[in-house]
Amino acid sequence: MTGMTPRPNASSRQRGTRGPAPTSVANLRDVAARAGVSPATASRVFAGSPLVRPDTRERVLAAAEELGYVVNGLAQAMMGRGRRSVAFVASHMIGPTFAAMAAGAESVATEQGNLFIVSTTGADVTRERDLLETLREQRAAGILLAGSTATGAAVDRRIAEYARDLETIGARLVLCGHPAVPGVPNVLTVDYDQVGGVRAAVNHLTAAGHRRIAFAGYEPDKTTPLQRLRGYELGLRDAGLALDPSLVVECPNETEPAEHGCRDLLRRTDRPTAVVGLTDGVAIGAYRAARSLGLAIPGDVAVVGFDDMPLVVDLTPALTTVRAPFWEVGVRGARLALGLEEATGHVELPTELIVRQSAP
Amino acid sequence: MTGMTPRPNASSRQRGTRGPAPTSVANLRDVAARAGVSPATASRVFAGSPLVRPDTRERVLAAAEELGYVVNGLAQAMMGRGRRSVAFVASHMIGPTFAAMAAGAESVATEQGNLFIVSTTGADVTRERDLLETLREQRAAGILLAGSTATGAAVDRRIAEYARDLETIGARLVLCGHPAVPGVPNVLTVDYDQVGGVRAAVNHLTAAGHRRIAFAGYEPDKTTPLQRLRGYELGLRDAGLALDPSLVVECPNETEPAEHGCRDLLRRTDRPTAVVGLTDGVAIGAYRAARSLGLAIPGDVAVVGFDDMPLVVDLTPALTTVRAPFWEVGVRGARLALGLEEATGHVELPTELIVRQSAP
DNA sequence: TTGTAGGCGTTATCAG
DNA sequence: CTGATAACGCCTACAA
Repeated sequence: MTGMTPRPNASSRQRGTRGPAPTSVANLRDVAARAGVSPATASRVFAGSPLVRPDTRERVLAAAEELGYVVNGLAQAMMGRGRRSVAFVASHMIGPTFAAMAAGAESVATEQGNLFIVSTTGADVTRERDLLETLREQRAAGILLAGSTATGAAVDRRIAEYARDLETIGARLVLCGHPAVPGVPNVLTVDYDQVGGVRAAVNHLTAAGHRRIAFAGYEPDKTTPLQRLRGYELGLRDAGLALDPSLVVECPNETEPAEHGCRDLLRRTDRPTAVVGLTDGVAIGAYRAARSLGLAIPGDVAVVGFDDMPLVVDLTPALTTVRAPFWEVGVRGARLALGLEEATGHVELPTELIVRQSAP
Repeated sequence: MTGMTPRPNASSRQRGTRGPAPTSVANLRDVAARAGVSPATASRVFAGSPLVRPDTRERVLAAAEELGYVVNGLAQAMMGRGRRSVAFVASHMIGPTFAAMAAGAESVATEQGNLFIVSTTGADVTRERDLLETLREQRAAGILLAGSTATGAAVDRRIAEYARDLETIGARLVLCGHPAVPGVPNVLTVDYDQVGGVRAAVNHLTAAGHRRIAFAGYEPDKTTPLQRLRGYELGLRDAGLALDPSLVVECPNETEPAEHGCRDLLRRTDRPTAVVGLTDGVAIGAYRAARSLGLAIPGDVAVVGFDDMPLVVDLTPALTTVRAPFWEVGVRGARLALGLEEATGHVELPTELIVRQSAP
């Protein structure tokens, strides 16, 4: 027995018994029927095919209008004709840094007709993994992973795994604001020159005569603190100075812990004459610490930040900091993810020291 | 002639001739074939159905593993089983305000298993319309429109049209940070108490003895400036003061234009003793203007902002401002959009005056 | 220029 | 517990 059942014709088929969620009233068949043409012809109209007689086209469009027809992008996506998604994944969605990267990526992704998906992991590896799996199920066109990660072979393996899995759906993984991951193929990275930025800041300080320069905001085994510490170290070396571990303040990248750390640092009799903060937020912790100890900036202690957040120019004194092209990082990341530009391994955009009063 | 053609069996069908983008190697039929079961059974395994014998389940999972099978979420979406999308639409993606709203919305949307789509319109009505059309094609579950809009019947009509169109796909439109749109059904609004926030600020100033209070950052025909101006007016009235139009500075919501506007204002011989800014950014324009004129804050002129952006507490003097629950606005907006809570017309969350040194 | 027929990958139904 | 079958809404090779 072949089991063939007569197929109900379009107009009499009942909706909602089995199929997809009743999200729309009319489908292409309904429109075609109303216009007195075949679904194929109606499809051609919406695809903008030139192979349709103008008056036929008119009739189809009129029918669509009357029925309130909206093409089902989900069905198109399944056929490979619909929009694909570009995803931006970060641990949190706070701070001007991430916002600027996301904005840059969004502008490219949307301009290319993609959907732009934003999601956060809360720095939870399980959520990260689930999220990437979901994006794989969605057949995402590209995925941007933004921000610092932990360092180490385990993380590299995880990233390699992501990239390998994404490859099966033809998607590319791009790490933004992250150094190159050596030995892991198919992972693209776009970073800004974190090492050079901090190095330039330290050079600026040593040129002004500073010899005891502290670095605040270090955290072991995280890519961003490690890179910036490296810049600090190179900057010192450029001036023939040795790195004094007691001048490296370890604290999370937040203002309050940084304030505590810097207070201990600045209370010492052999206190540094300058503090380089991991970020502007850390630099502001240094501001607060200095203020609470009655120390003048930059007279008693100079302070430098990183990121050039919007308001730091209005602090008293205005903050000397390193400006990074976050928006452009997002743009390049998205372009790489979408294959709009040739992948050349690692992209690194320049940073710029913005000298203001806190370290003139 | 009925035109029946023998259907090629699963394993011999050739890929890539017609179908969807070759985004995956294996599909459900491949997995089923490898496991020696029917596609239906394999589907049940991935759907987590209990109606599968454990050893059958094992075989299917093993086959999937071997083939690198990833369920096609696009096909699931078409069947109404896949993830839906929640969209967050704003004119721009900058500023802690929007970031916080988006973060709140994202947390709810993602937690509920939705995809979170972010998109910007650049304040362009055509882009906005196209975007909403695209989201309709994608059968979005809900759409959040964030931020101020122009006022007027034309805008209300446009919003009503969006809401009506979205209704056909069963999606809800929620306006965030926007006052209620009277007379337009099916549009939900979530706002924070902008009027009350500014009013409280003005009350605080009048209680401190201020009689000449300016409002900077007004723009006609935009919901946010209008609401905040209304709070200003009510605050004055509470103290029996009349609104002096010459004390309302009209300028865009940015620091530099605000600086210019405030400079003109503060140069006058009958200058105000206090300035209420539309936003913290405008308040900072007032700071710069005062500084450039050698006026002390709060001695010569008190300043109040709105938003409580991250760094304003570190300004000198620390900025008195109105704190609004942007994150919660995003959360409530997403919950409403997803129907997780009963829609009660308009939701308004409380704001809070944060008194600091700029207006003690 | 238009229609026919079949397929995309998944799921629901219903019979076994 | 499993399988055959028919959708879902759309697209396209091919025939007319």
